[in-house]
Amino acid sequence: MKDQLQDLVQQALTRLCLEGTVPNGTSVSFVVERTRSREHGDFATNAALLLAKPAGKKPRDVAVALVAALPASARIAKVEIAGPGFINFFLSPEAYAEEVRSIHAHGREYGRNQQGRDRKAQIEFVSANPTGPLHVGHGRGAAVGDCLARLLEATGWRVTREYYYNDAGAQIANLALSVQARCHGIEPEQEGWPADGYRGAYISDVARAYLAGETVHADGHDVTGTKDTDDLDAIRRFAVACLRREQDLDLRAFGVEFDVYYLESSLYAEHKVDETVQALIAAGHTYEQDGALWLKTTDFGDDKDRVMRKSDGAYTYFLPDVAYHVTKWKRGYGRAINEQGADHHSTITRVRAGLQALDMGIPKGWPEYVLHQMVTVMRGGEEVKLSKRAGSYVTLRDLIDEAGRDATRWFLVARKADSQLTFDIDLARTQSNDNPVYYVQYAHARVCSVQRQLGERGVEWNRENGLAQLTRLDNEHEQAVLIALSRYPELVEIAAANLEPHMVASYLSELAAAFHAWYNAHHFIIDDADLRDARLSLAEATRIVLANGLELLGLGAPQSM
RNA sequence: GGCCCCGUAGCUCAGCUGGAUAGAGCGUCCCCCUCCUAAGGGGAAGGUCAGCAGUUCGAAUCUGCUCGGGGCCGCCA
Repeated sequence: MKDQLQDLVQQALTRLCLEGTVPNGTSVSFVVERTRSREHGDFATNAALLLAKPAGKKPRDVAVALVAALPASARIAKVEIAGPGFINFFLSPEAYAEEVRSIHAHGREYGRNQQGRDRKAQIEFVSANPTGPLHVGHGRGAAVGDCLARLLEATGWRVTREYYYNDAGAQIANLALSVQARCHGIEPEQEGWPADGYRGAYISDVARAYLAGETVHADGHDVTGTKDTDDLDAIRRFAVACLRREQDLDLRAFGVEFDVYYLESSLYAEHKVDETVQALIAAGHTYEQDGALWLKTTDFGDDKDRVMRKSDGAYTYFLPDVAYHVTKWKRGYGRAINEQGADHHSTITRVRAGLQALDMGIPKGWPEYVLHQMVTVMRGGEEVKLSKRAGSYVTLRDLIDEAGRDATRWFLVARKADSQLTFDIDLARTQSNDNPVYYVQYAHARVCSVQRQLGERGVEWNRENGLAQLTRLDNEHEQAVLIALSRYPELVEIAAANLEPHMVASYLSELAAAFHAWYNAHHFIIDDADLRDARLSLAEATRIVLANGLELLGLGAPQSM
């Protein structure tokens, strides 16, 4: 709807240029946007306000000329000039009827677009090291990342979901030592417990399984435990497999699946890190000092240079990060998005600087980042800090078990990632209108319920007739639903462009509210067959859009509740 | 010392990248099914958009400074 109006205004502007009302070649970045209030019509443009200066005329005079030059359209019922020089468009009932027919025609495809033109995009998210269960923060990353992927898919991108994990570094060595200590019956605080050992109860579970000779399947491999508590390497492999499997189970329960698991160890195995170092040296952005090799990241906006290779010969963490991103680029992802916790913020400049220093044609803003702020969990008005299993943090599994998958996903994705998030377990558990998830899903179930009633009452719904009678839907509640429905394609476009899945959640709440109000004020199954068909067709359109939106968030659209 | 995010109704938060009279839910108060699910709906009260200055036709939105909350800044990952 919006695009068509944009075209009409552009045509009018072109005509004014030819007439000489505005100087030839004038181009302004005017917008056509939704109005806030119905008094101002459906859409408004600020074109006249922006043209006033180049034309040397008053905004309202330009507006008059612009309106006069507007091509005729059956979709526009009325055009008004208002305020300082806004041009307000009132759409015809036929324009909305056309949109509803489009919803029925496209079904599950309605709202999707092809802006990505089937190009490759990669989203890396979660990427938790296999040293413990996933916690709430990872859950937020999983929900946001997965919804971002769904949004990009809906806008025509070919998306790969990738999970990167460190399977060889110091943290993993620490994990192995912790499990070994547990195998020996040593507990935290006791003599012999490793300095920075992992203290969670899950370490004991791993130790027990290892000693019992259990076989664990993870990442396509089987790993079996033994009684040998001296073989630290075997313990490490077993522990990583155990925790990887646990994370996979949690993610599956959360409805999140990955296409690629990328192991940090493979970067070393395939000499990717060495190659990157050599390439950086060759590009001339490095120097040696104090026995270490430095990268001049200050050439690319960092506040100080960074060490790449320590004086003891080992690499610092950011080098494999750069090498890893080189593989992303070489794998053909013209678009790469990293969804991470805000505590990783400082790596952005460095990774990008490293990639720029390679001088291999990678754009400056590549990769893109979506960072989410911290999550605090509340229960009974108090902050929850402990998980029995993991120790010092609340796990994703705890939340799924307590609040359910859909509510957990909703609450973790419904807030802007930039904002700190308070997860209220009590609210998420509530099965009432207080809980926005149920509110939205209930709207979907209500439409299904009406459709079931038709059969029970022996009433027939003639969909085609309904779609032909849509202009009979003229009460305020139906108008509100029509407007909300027609906004959906714009919503998908904006949410994807801004990488802000929370907008989908806000939208669904609004659409559900419009529907509930309508449902409450009017009956659908009435004697007037034409009006009944029209209402049932609008209800079905609402159901389709609700289902499509819920799908974008990875949530179920229940037939009944 | 440097950097990032946040500050909007009592509470939790939207506000579509600068538009017209700032929105929703919860909470408080009042009201609505003999009827497709009351897991719902209607109404009232509630605001110095943290503060100050600037940019312009126009600022919650952009810029600078100040104040508050959170996070990051290592030859740790």
